Amino acid sequence: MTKNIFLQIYQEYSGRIQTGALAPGSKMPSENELAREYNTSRETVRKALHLLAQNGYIHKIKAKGSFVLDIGRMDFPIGGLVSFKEMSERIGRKSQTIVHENQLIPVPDDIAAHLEIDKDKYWVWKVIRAREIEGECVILDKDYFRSDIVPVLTEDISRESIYEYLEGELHLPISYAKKVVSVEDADEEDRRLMDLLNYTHVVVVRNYVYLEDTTLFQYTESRHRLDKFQFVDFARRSHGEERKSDF
Amino acid sequence: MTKNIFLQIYQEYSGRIQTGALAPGSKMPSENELAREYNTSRETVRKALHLLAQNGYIHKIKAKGSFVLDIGRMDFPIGGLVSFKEMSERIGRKSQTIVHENQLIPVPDDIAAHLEIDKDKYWVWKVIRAREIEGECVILDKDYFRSDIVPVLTEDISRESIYEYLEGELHLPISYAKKVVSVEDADEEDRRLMDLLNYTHVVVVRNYVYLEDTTLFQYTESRHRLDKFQFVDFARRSHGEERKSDF
DNA sequence: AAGTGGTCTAGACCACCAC
DNA sequence: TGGTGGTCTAGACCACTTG
Repeated sequence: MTKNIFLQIYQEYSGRIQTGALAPGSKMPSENELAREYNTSRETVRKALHLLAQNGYIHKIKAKGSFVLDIGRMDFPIGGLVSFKEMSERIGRKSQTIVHENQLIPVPDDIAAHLEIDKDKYWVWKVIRAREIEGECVILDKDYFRSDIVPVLTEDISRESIYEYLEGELHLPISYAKKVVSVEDADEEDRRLMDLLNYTHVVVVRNYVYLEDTTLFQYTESRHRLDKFQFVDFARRSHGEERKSDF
Repeated sequence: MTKNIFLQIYQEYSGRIQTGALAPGSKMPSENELAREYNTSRETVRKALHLLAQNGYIHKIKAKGSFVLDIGRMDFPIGGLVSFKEMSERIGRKSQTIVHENQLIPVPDDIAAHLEIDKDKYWVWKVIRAREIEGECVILDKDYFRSDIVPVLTEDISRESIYEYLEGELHLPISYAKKVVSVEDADEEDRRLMDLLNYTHVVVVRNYVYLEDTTLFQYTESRHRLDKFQFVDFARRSHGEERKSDF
């Protein structure tokens, strides 16, 4: 956080591309031009361009230049999951959150396994929230937080944004997360708390969140109604990597 | 492709981590040590470590060092979709491919839209393949390739690996891809060509593949039986990015 | 030949952590 | 205080495209 010129360049250009101020297909200034413009070195510019490329904003062509992509301006953010809630809010629909449960409990067996902790040594905050969009409950979130790391969690916080609380208030250094997505049978709780219509299955997103010291402190199970789930993935063919998969 | 020291470092360490030769939790050599060891500069080492971090192999902690993560050794590759086919092959099960269709056709309306081309100006190769795993057809792939870019496509190629053909034989510079995943009603074709059991829906992965000059040349619709679909996503909290989403 | 992005170097200073 | 990773610099050479 000393200066972060590259971040500034990244944010300026990602912003212009997202708003459409920089049209898809248009050519970026060359690295040398940007270096002059920002009064910095070329490597610093390249760091910013690399970030833009990774996040699907631009595409770099050797000996030709960098070009703005049209991907991503639509269904952002790319490179991660886009829940229906985010999608909806992005296009201006409002969502509502209903907190069904918000309490400190001993660690259930299955959660102890997910959080990789000894169930006798910890307690966890359990939060169950239903997400209502356009009058329908289509997402059910079950969060579990290690209480030694998150000592207090009120219903008000859960109704607003736990995330902002963790980072803004508790200053937890959230670092990375792993998500596993699958489709599973809907259970009784799903049917009770969501408007499942006739759907017999739900999309389950299991989210494991880690701090900067690699502590796993949160496990979340997000259950989505089938028709209201979508996500976008942007994949670059990494340099010398194999990853032949689905290309 | 001149020297690519950073790639060599990346591949050596990603290999060791994948095989378990480097245990999760263990500490990487410091950047200065690696620079000495590989007789290169620190920035080059950092490039390699950055790649390792991005792909979920290691985690860097300022002023402390880089540490091997246990994520990813299991269900690789992270940072993209992992189809059931890949998963199965990774754990030693064999899959079989049945080519149902392999022909050059005028561009159907919906495909023209997906490929963003004028339907009167092109023809496309249409390939329909069923993927059988452990005796069950659980994946149906429908591929469409612009015939001006892929002039020839035989059934043999489709049965083996179209991907290897495109890169190995045609030397197509495949660059990046966008995937959109959703759950949809199974159609008559799904029921006819897959072993759908009683499932009424399928997971649909729409894949748009681009060349280095940003040409969109392939569209693939991959339809998975609900119970045989899973993927893993590894998300880093990028530097100055927002991305508050599901963290 | 000029311009582009890709790679690499050999330094530098900083903030942070552990000792 | 010494080691770590984070950032930045001012060069360099390369392969490639374009005029």
